[in-house]
Amino acid sequence: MAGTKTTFHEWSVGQVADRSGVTISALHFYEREGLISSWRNDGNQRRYGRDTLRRLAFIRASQLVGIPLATIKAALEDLPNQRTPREADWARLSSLWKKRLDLQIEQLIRLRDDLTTCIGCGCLSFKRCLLVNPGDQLATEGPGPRRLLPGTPRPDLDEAE
Amino acid sequence: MAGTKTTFHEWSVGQVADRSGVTISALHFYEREGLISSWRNDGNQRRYGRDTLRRLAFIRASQLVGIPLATIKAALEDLPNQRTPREADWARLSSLWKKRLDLQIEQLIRLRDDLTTCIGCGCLSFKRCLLVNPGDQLATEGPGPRRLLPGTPRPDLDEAE
DNA sequence: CTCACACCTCAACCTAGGTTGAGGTCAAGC
DNA sequence: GCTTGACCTCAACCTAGGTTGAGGTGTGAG
Repeated sequence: MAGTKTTFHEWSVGQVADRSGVTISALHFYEREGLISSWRNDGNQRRYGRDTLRRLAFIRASQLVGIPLATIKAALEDLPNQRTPREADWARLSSLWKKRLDLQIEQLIRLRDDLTTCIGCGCLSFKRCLLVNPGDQLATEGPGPRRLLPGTPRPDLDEAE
Repeated sequence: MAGTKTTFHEWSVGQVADRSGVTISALHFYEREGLISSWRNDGNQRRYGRDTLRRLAFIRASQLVGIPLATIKAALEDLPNQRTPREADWARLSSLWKKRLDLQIEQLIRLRDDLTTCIGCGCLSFKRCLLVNPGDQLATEGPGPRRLLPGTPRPDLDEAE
């Protein structure tokens, strides 16, 4: 097979895909978007270095936390450019996400409590309902896509239909 | 002004928009998607009934919980069709969402704890990291769009796991 | 030599949840 | 009778995060 020759810590796109669980098309996409990088071999095929797997792990973990790729990219750009990132570098990045998670959890809990109250009264009224007017914030946000939560709410965590 | 005449609990699209904070374009969109309904006056303008505000409140609240519109629509279709929905009907619907919220919160908390562990070890490795392989689940999901979470992982406020 | 497979590029497409704009109607007020 | 403002329809566009497919290259095995 082409390109299956394994040099010392240098991986083809297929190998990275297998090891990371990230599809090849997503790897191409991430590269286009500047989240990962590669060099080419003589046959113009991508070759990835050791830290690519780390980056991908970080990207996946960040997505789980709900961070958009653009933000993840910005965070990755803070990594040391010349030397290979150390554990401490990754740990520093991850701790950022923890703060976000704490915030998200806090918001969801507040939402749940509000929901409980609202179920109690059965109101769901725009004037009174805590759920619909969470955190004092009314529907006066100007034009543009309406974000229901400060943190980009998108459908999900969803299974049954 | 045209259409500003207020009949007994019958609202124009602009009035509903003002009262609900939902844009007119979104109201049109929801109607196209079958989440709300209206009738027309002599001038072909939409008129909305009393329960529309409730429906909108429910839609908004559901979106906060992270439910996709299609699911919200399905839930709304369970409402009594002939009589006007009562508080109890709304409360029943809302309680469904509470279960989802509980689940989401639980997952986020697990994620946060995993993250804490991972920051501790600084690993972020595909083989070891709890974050990247949440809940024993490895990257062996076959073809198709790769979902990082079993439940449609999309950026933001959700995505638990 | 030929096959099969891994890889390449580029463009088009997808879902969600809407927004934006063009072009037209209707009714009230001056 | 003209203007103004609210409303109508329909089609095109938007962001995110990719996927899919067409058409072509590279290469190792048999």
